[in-house]
Amino acid sequence: MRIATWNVNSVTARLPRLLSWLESSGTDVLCLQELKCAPEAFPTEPLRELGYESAVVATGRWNGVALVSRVGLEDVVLGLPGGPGYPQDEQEPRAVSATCGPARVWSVYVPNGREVDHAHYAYKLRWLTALRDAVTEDAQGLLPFAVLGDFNIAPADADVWDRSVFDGMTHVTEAERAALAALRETGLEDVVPRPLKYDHPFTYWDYRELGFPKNRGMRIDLVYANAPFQKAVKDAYVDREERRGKGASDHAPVVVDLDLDLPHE
DNA sequence: ATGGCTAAGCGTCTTAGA
Repeated sequence: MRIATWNVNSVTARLPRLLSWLESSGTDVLCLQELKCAPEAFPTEPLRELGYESAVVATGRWNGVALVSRVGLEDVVLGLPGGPGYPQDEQEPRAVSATCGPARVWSVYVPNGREVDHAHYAYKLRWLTALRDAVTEDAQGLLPFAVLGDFNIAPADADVWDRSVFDGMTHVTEAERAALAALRETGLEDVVPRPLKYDHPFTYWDYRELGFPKNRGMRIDLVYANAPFQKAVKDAYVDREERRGKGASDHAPVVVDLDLDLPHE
């Protein structure tokens, strides 16, 4: 089974690439982030024509996540149970989970944080605490389980192209990395993909200042998996080819190949 | 050339992204 996560930066703008990439990559389960669409604007029908079911959480202009699967989509949970809202009580569309064939998976879009002294940063940390609480039971379970998505945190200094550029900025702070460590303490582990080019598996490159051609990237799209899921991993890589050219997202898909039995109908 | 941002909304700028 092939599972992937991809921040598409607008599913509407990315639709031609999304459909062709699904077909060419042979992905069975795709976790999407930054849909940037209203719920009725999600391309459910074009995906169904390719054989995929969809579970979508979206509210319009910002955020939005989905699970797209051709190996089953059961027990869907929309949103992050117990999660905080922003700017007030209402939750943003940042999480969806479901059972896809042999695995239970989440697609998450962790809040950006904006700046360290911004309310959005405190919200980011609260959101990550709620995520840890919500996944603890499944992380310790016997069934393959993983949280995939845009975590908006570089786990280590090597996960940004130049650490000095990030002094005093979000994505590299101790508190954010402690939140990732707390997630690992539930039993999850970072499935680090291999790069297809250069020496580090960056997953995001800023549109500005030739970020991609200069390989000024960050590894912030992560796969956090429990032990049964990790044991099934045969390969993992960043499909940086999808970042190339006109009409690309600023994130590349992270692809994981698993040796798991698919359900037969 | 992989190439000096991109996307959406009520929009001819503002907000957000990281």
